[in-house]
Amino acid sequence: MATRTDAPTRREQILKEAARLFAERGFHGVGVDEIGAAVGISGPGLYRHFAGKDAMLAELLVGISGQLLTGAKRRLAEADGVPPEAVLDSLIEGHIDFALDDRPLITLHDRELDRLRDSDRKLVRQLQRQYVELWVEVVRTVYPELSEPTARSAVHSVFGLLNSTPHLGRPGSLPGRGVTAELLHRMARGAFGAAGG
Amino acid sequence: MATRTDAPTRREQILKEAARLFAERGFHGVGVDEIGAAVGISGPGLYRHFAGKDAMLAELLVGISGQLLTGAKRRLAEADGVPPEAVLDSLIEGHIDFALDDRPLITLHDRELDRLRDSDRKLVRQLQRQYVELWVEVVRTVYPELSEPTARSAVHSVFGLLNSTPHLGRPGSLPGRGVTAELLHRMARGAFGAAGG
DNA sequence: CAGGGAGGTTAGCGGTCGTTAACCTGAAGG
DNA sequence: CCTTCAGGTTAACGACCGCTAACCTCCCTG
Repeated sequence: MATRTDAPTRREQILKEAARLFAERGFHGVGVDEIGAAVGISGPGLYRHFAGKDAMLAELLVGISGQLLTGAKRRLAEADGVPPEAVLDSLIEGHIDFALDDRPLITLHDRELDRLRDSDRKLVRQLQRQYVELWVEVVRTVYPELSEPTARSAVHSVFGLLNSTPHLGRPGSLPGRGVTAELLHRMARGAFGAAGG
Repeated sequence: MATRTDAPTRREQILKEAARLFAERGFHGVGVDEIGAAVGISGPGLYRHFAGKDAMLAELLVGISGQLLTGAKRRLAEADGVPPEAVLDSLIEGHIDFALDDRPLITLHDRELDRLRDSDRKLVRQLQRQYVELWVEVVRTVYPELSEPTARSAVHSVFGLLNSTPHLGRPGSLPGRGVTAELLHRMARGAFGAAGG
């Protein structure tokens, strides 16, 4: 994946600000005028870029779920011959990167799903389910003593743990990104390990 | 604490249904007419019991934070001469009970805080902060190798783990309340243990 | 240098929502 | 038997919000 150096498009600006505002005040708590103001245009101006407010949320949520799943699949594909522990570590690392770098999206991800149109919601749920199942498989190869339902519960719980980043204080006040990432990583592994017996 | 056997008051009915609806669709996503309908009266009828929609949310959030803190303080007070590990287990158990029995409230608790009036929000945050600090102290007696900021981050993360109950499937589909509670408990302990080194 | 599309603007419509006003009713109390 | 009041009702108001309509203004291109 090439690193982006060019300026973000207007669409991307809007999505980013919309994500931040939705995360802060909830989907229904933010007006289109505010989203517009956040990128320097007026409310109705947004309709040159999106079909409506719903479409912004849909694109955000589908994007998040897709990115998470794609990233996980890539990590799995690159893990040929690597011990399963390392694969799990890679999954954890990827999720932590996402949770630390895109906190508003992580917040939206499990908060505003029900505001989507039926078709979009089904799509997002499907992507999320695939992501979870992928984790479950890897977790069960590392911790074979876990039953499948138990492993699934454990995965959801670890997601809760990793997604707690928005509660860890403002980005500046953290003890350093690397330190936090390592802490979360260790805790996730510890939680999985303890899930067994 | 005596077990309630008498019928819930109308106020309590309203709060319970409002909590469920707020958790499902967000504070702004629920109309007063819906809340009224959920208890068999019409929207404006609610104003015989509450000053407004905001007041319902405030009472819910203050109630949650207060209950959590009070319960934790009680558990700490009862723990005279008990080994610190057992105190931590008691805290974890209390939080899990809450997370399993009052899922809508757990959901609201970290989701709709920003919709409160300034004074209410400050109160809730203060209660939450006390609750966290109480955990941090206990955690640090059990795991002295943890620095204070690290312990606080770990506590927040474990809250994320324990509060994942709403994602674990509908109440019926769980592998049994006791089993789930034990799993969460083990994972929480495992996460704390791994937070050290 | 015409012209056309991309990307803005403001005005305003239609619907929804929280809240209030005004009224009703059944049960308790003197 | 009359009064009172708790706890409802419906109607309606005012504010807000998502979205459309109509218009404007660059900038690119043939």
